[in-house]
Amino acid sequence: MSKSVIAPDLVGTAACCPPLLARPITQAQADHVAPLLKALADPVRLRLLSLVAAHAGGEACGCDLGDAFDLSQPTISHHLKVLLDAGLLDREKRGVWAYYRVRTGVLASIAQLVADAPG
Amino acid sequence: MSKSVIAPDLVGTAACCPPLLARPITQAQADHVAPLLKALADPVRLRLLSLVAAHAGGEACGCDLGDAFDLSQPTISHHLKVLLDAGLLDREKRGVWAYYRVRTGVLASIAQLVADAPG
DNA sequence: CGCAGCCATAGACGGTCATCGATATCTGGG
DNA sequence: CCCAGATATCGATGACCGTCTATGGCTGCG
Repeated sequence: MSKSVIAPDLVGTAACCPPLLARPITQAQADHVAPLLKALADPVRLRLLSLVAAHAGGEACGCDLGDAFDLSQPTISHHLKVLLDAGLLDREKRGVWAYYRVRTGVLASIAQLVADAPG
Repeated sequence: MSKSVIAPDLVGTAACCPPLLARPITQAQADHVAPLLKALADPVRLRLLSLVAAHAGGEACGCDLGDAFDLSQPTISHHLKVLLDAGLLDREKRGVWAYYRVRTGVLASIAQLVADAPG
């Protein structure tokens, strides 16, 4: 069964340092970061992430998220799971509802990788 | 097919401003940025980009790039074309050789979108 | 001109992905 | 205990992606 397990810890350390444009990244680094970017590389998931992040308190209920799209509930749930498995999102279930929160640290790592030398 | 035309100008302006985590991005913005991330979301293309950027003078000859991978020459050419069509790379043909250069501005736009408010 | 080397394109093939409808699971309320 | 609503999972399907081999178009050299 799934649990695609991308090892967010490894990403956290591997993606933070080499700015991609400064010197050639290793194959291992590329292999670790690519799945994260792949999880991001979808309009629905980008909007989901943005919706969650911009929501009051930094967290959003799944019941709210579906309304913004013309997609079925299983499809939304699927995209949320992709973001979850990639380590870009956190889920907390309270009662009947599921609340999502963005892992801003991972996002920041990706940005740092893609960005040119920030200095 | 061919010429997938992602309108790099539009991306340049659309991706620069909203930090994704600050407020919900529009569907149009997501639709414009997702193909860029998709072009990035491949280990081979990440390494290609990094190799080109880190090369002397900021440009690299295609003949050098293939040596770093266990892939056929057409496959490398294909990945370079994907990066080219996405507007992440520039190509200049001098004599027999093709020289590639990273469009750092587009990369910076992506980073700015993904990044949290830097302040 | 003819050969050799660099690069791009075309077509094919297997794998992965996005989406759906149907269904299962869980929770709270009457 | 049973129902209703929220969410997750399953299985199928059509589209897309990464890779290959084969081939074609260039350029420079003898």
